[in-house]
Amino acid sequence: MLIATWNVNSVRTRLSQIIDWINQFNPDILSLQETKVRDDSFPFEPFEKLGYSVEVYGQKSYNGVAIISKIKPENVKKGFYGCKDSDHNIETFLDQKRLITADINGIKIINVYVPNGSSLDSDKFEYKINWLNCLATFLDEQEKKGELICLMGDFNIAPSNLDIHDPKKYEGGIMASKIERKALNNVLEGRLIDSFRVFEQNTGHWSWWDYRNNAYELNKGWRIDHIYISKELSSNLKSCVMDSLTRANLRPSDHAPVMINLDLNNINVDFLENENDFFEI
DNA sequence: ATGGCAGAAGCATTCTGA
Repeated sequence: MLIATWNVNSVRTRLSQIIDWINQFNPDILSLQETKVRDDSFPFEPFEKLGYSVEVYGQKSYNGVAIISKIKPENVKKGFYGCKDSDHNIETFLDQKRLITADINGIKIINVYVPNGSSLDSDKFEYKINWLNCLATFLDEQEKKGELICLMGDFNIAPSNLDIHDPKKYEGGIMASKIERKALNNVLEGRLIDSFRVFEQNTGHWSWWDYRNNAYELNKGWRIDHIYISKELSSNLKSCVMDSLTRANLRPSDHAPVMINLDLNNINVDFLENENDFFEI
């Protein structure tokens, strides 16, 4: 099963590129971020013509997420739900459409567009950290239910200095601060693994390049788009690829798609009883 | 320190992104 995530920076502007990409890679699930469109204006037809179901959670101008899936998603939910931690008031996050979840093939698909945060001293940064803390609480709830999870999207965080083209210049700043990395680790909490780092431990692999200063041509990028999966799925993970060539398109998104191949033929349904088995390969 | 580039809204210019 091919699962992909892509911040497309406007689904309507990028529509033909997205359809081309689907025809090239034939994903089973494609999570989109920054769709930048109200649900009643979303271009459903081109995706449905290719046999996909489309679940959207958008708003005018900003943000917006969508799940495009060959298998019809079940239990679709929009926005945070089930967060019992009163410190993280869910209602404060309702006006920004940044999270959509669905059950597909026995896996809880969680598609996120994490706030950018602007700069460390801004109100938006506080919002980003609070949002991530609410996401951590949300994942706690999923874990209690024993869900197998695929958490993917634009996290707007480089998890380590290996994920920045110039760490000396950017370390400690937005997307590369200790506070953000701690908040991200709190979300992952040892229960989720970074699919890309299973296969590649070196620097020099990016999912985002600034539109400015010829960043793509100079390959000055960041790795801020991620696919995290439950540890219990690690033996099913066959590959993780960032399709950097997509960034070379005419009028591209500033992000490239990230995708994983999950082989679900031998899914271990007994993982709860045998939580150490998957380490023994 | 700032701007640079892009998209949406809407028609000049501002807001936002990362």
